[in-house]
Amino acid sequence: MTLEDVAAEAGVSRALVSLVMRDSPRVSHNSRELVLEAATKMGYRPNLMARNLASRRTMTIGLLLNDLHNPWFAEIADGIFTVADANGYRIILGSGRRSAAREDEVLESFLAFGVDGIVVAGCRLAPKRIEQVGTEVPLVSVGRAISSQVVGTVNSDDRMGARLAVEHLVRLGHRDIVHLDGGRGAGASPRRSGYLASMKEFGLARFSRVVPGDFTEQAGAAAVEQLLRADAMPTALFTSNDLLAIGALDRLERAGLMVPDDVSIVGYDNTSLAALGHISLTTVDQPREEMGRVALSTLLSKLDQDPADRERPMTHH
Amino acid sequence: MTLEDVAAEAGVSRALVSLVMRDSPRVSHNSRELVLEAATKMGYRPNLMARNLASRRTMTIGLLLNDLHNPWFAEIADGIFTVADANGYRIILGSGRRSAAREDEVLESFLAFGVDGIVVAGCRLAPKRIEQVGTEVPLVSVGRAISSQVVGTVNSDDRMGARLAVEHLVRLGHRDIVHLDGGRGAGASPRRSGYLASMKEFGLARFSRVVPGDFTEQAGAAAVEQLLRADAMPTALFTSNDLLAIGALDRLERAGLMVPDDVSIVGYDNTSLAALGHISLTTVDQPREEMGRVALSTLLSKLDQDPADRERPMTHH
DNA sequence: TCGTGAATGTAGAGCGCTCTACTCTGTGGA
DNA sequence: TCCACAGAGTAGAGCGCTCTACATTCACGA
Repeated sequence: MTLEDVAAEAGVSRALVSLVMRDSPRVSHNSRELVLEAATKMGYRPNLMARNLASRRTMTIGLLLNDLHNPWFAEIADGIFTVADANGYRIILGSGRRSAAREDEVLESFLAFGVDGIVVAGCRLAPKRIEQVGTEVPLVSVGRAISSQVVGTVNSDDRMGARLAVEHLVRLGHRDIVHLDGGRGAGASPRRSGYLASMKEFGLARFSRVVPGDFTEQAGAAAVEQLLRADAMPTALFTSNDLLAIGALDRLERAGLMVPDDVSIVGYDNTSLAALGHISLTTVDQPREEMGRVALSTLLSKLDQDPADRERPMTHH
Repeated sequence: MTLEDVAAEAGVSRALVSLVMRDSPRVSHNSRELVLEAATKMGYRPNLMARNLASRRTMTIGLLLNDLHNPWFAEIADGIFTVADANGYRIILGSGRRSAAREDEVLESFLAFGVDGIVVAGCRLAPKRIEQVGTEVPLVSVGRAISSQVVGTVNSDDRMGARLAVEHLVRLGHRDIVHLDGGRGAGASPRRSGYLASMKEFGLARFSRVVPGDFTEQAGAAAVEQLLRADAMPTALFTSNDLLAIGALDRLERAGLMVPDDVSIVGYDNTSLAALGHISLTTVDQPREEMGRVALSTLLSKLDQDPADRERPMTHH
């Protein structure tokens, strides 16, 4: 079932069928009907591989998510899907499964596939590597700032977010505020430094404590476990993301501590998790869907304005 | 940067470079080094579009998740990634975003892309549509049973299922329960071990017997044949899948034995075959990750055993 | 009557790879 | 000495589509 078959069936040339399939305006109404009818009748479906090979573009954007388990990414993806749909782009998703090495593999296969552009969300790869990929194909990073003139970044101000969290807790009267760190997770580092800076700013530097972790519930639970064991439970916890907060919350309640009566928690991201019943989690909001939308819009405009990259070699005879 | 360039650089033919890139054994050590060196030096990366077009297979599995927000899917995906990695398959993810229409679009683009197989997880599409897609390319459904002989379904824990099967038979008063093994079939191994474990658990270890076989009616018949000849017919049979059960059933009745009066049979899979009566089946909820693994394993074995689908048209001159 | 140009089609050369069917060595057994 | 054969490599025809350059038709004004 190829173009050729449809052409034969409709009694026209291959080229004409091709034009119809891409609904070019250069086709008469008559021919269009004729071809379309033949195609439908034969159940023809264009072969993307062939199409992409011949046209040297895929109308496909590679989206690299660091962790499928974290709803943060789902929400970013939502925004991206919206924009992609509106612009006729396809999205191919890849999961790095919290590992930089796997992220690298995914990027490599995006490149081999020939995507027109790449969005990396919460990517853990070394900035150098990201930038390098960015020189091969337009790339935008969401949720993690990459300072580079070739890679675009869409991010919320994590330092500021952390500051807001600390300020909120201080307003509630807390002084002993511990930070559960996000390790190598995207945004973890500025959130930590934001925490430290604002603790100092509020004259609470001596209370500053950072418990290592990463962006998982397990880490949140483990951190609380550690605090319990050390009998060093603070009055408030500021976690680097919502998963950590959930994990901490769960562990605290198992230990018989009430949240927020005994311990207050402020998470980060405001993912849908925070909204789940029972859980009263205060969290720093991040407009994820919008971030996704902006990210892809940025990327698409890069595609247009960078005709250098899109340049096709001329055919010489 | 194409094969051709590398070939020129290395001073060999295009074909040789191609062989090296797919590490064929038909290349001498020398040439391999030579080509590899040239490729690395030039930063060559094979073009997947071209490769796939020419070879008519993509080594890519389309994975359709109904909803990225639901962690259930993340867990399924984990299992699938694991198996894909182990078998050199690439995964392309699609999100249906809780809409059947979008699921359809995603499937359509999987087909257009030419994936070698498809796994749908918690798919909302009409079974008919899923089955139809299943006729075009091997397809497995996880988390939703599709009764069809063309679409595979994964939605139970095999060991647990086996346990329930044994328990069921024990409750009926059986002690002499024989297992007809499924050989290398997907899920056969855990079903066997689940059988053995629960026999022991019920204090029936001394009755444990496993008759080798595979997922075919013939094997089921052969197994019964063997039991008859040895005059060692048990009171109950637990078969590793439904085909085995059908084969066994058929052979038993030919021998004048009544099912379930003389011999009870419990099959596995809950295929449409099960609707034929006589056979009581067990289906249990399964841990997601394992379901994902099983789903992809099933799909991959379908790919192997269905060489009909993989058949390539011969070239005529 | 001709030239002009818009509207519509078509031919044919690729895109970058894979695959079949050779060719060309050098071995080793009869 | 000759032939069969395994090992290594190559030529060349595609895979199914797109794209440039060119052909044809027809209406219309000069």
